Amino acid sequence: MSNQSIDRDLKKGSAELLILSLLNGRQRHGYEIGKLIETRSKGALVFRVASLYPLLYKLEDRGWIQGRWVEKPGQRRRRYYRLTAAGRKILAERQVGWAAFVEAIRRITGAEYA
Amino acid sequence: MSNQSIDRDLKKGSAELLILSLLNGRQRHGYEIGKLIETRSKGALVFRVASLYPLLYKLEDRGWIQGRWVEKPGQRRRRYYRLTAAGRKILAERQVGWAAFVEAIRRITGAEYA
DNA sequence: CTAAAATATATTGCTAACCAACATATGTCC
DNA sequence: GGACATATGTTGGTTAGCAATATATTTTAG
Repeated sequence: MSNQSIDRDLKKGSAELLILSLLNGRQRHGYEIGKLIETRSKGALVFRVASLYPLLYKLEDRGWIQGRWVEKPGQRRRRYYRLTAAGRKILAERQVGWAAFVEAIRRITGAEYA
Repeated sequence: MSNQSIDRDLKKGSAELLILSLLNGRQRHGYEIGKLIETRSKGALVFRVASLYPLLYKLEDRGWIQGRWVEKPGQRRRRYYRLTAAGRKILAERQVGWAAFVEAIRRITGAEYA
């Protein structure tokens, strides 16, 4: 109950923004993305594998990101993703959308607390 | 496609915060809550009846809000809701949670765009 | 040297939840 | 009298997260 489910719901719409943002300008693999989200949010946001990997597949299916396998000796195989041109366009949309959403919440709630 | 679904996902976790905030300090009925969200967000956020009313029932079931029917002559019957003590506690939690969430997103994305 | 933990990716099945569409009824404005 | 706003309600289809489970390699601690 309580905090688990709140974060869970809040995370939904922002997941794409997070992943696309982290891939902006540099390639990263899935596990790295998950860890980055966890560490940068200081543990407030955690993406489980059963959410993260399927989401990456979905974004790749849509043509927003492009993955490729990289195998180096003395290292587990990794799938590195990069933003596509279409992905960059969507990222820009998501950034605008997120800012507008936060502002809308602020207007409705009054946000004396923030 | 696009904007419809983003807002839809983003809205999920914040719906409770919005409703509890609007009931903070004053009673309101369902239709009024829906209209307030729409107008204060300048149309950016719209709660359809099939989302809004069931959500109100859920919040009432949990004991966070308390509804009562009000019938006045020359007026449609309305169900007015007020925050309960438990609801005020949850609202405070949601406010903290929302602020933490926004901050986490900012840290992860860098938010050069904001 | 070995056991545990971290790294890295993957799938299934349960559950929760939004919302389009449909439904009912009254008040107001022209 | 007709159109529109007000006001509340339900059903059924679809989407999606995630706990649990799985496999395999590399690193670290004792």
